[in-house]
Amino acid sequence: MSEHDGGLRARLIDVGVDLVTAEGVQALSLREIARRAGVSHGAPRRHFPTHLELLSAIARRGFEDLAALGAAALGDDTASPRDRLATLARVYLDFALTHRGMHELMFRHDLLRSDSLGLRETSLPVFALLTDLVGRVRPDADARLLAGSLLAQLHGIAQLWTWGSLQLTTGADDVEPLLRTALDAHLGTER
Amino acid sequence: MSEHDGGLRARLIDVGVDLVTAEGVQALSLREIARRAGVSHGAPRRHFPTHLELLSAIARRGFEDLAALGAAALGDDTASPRDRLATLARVYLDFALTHRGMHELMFRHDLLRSDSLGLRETSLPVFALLTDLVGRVRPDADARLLAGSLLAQLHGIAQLWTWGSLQLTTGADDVEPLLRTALDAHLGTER
DNA sequence: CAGGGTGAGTAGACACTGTCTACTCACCCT
DNA sequence: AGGGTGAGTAGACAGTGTCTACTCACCCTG
Repeated sequence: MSEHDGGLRARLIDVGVDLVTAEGVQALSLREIARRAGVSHGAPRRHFPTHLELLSAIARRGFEDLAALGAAALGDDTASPRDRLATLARVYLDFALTHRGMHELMFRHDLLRSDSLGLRETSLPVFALLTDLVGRVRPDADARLLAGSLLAQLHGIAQLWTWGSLQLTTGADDVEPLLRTALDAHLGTER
Repeated sequence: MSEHDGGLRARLIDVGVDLVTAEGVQALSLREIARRAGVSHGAPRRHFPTHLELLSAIARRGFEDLAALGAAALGDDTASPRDRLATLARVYLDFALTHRGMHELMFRHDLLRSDSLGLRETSLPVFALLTDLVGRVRPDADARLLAGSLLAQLHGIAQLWTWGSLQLTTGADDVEPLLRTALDAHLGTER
């Protein structure tokens, strides 16, 4: 009846993205998503055999959006590798703090099937770019290790900042100084 | 009847600690804990008004254990600040990777009441020590910011390593190189 | 054009969860 | 001696994810 909008499968994902953005991860029950999509609680099963699969599809949308934001922010940027890394880092942190529910979902491995996330198509290229840029800023270091460390750094800041721990311990009320410190540590302080 | 062992309250926490260690966070249902403690599903309510409160008490045990491990590893250590920081970092990572369920619980803020965790008594002193040591290794930097960055770094590594992302991207099969890279980034490479 | 098959959605059941409430009952204190 | 209190029990309730039997529109083939 109302399938002209592209099918139930896509509609369920859309509803899920809106829901997690507006109300957080705990609102993403299978039955609530079905309710908001206007179908019975058994309907999603036709398209997603299990709850995990549906949540994974929703999270996948998050990874895609994040990768798109990163690509857009760089654009045809001709800035220095160091500045481009700072841009990427800010995009990630901004995404995590703006879309808290989605970011939480994206790393709730107990709710996701990692092989349904399409990381190979979205996140891996971004990480390759990260590694390349890091290698150009610090030709002396092991680029893969340093890039991995930087990624973990950003993720940790996003997590602990959202959780509120870092505001207490650092006394700051803005992530920016922390981000600067982290970038300086990994990439050197010369600008 | 069998309260000679110290009361139901303590027994529930013990059962919870064992359970999360053995089977992970998702096994920590209120009713399962009550079952394993040999009481009815309503009994815990006498001691913990809500599920969150019980989980928080279990997580608190984790924070206490972690702080104790850190203190024990340092002991009356007279090593350099840099080496003591490395020790603390290894203790944290080792704890996170060994007690995965407990570590996950400790940072699942949706399952915890942060004011029931006793962080002020356990974690804050550790962070103060961290800040002090960082300040001695890098007297030029803002110690609080750099310590916060380092903490987030460690947390991010623990999280992403457990999740498996970093093995893929860095190609390593051991955390040690990553930890070394992170420590060098924050504290300088000279030993 | 008739009729069988298939795929999508419905509706109800099941076991499980956390919370709430009424109840028992041993124990203690005046 | 007897009332009150605190701890634990047992059942109800709404909510969850999964499974299964069912309807029913649609298409494809004969």
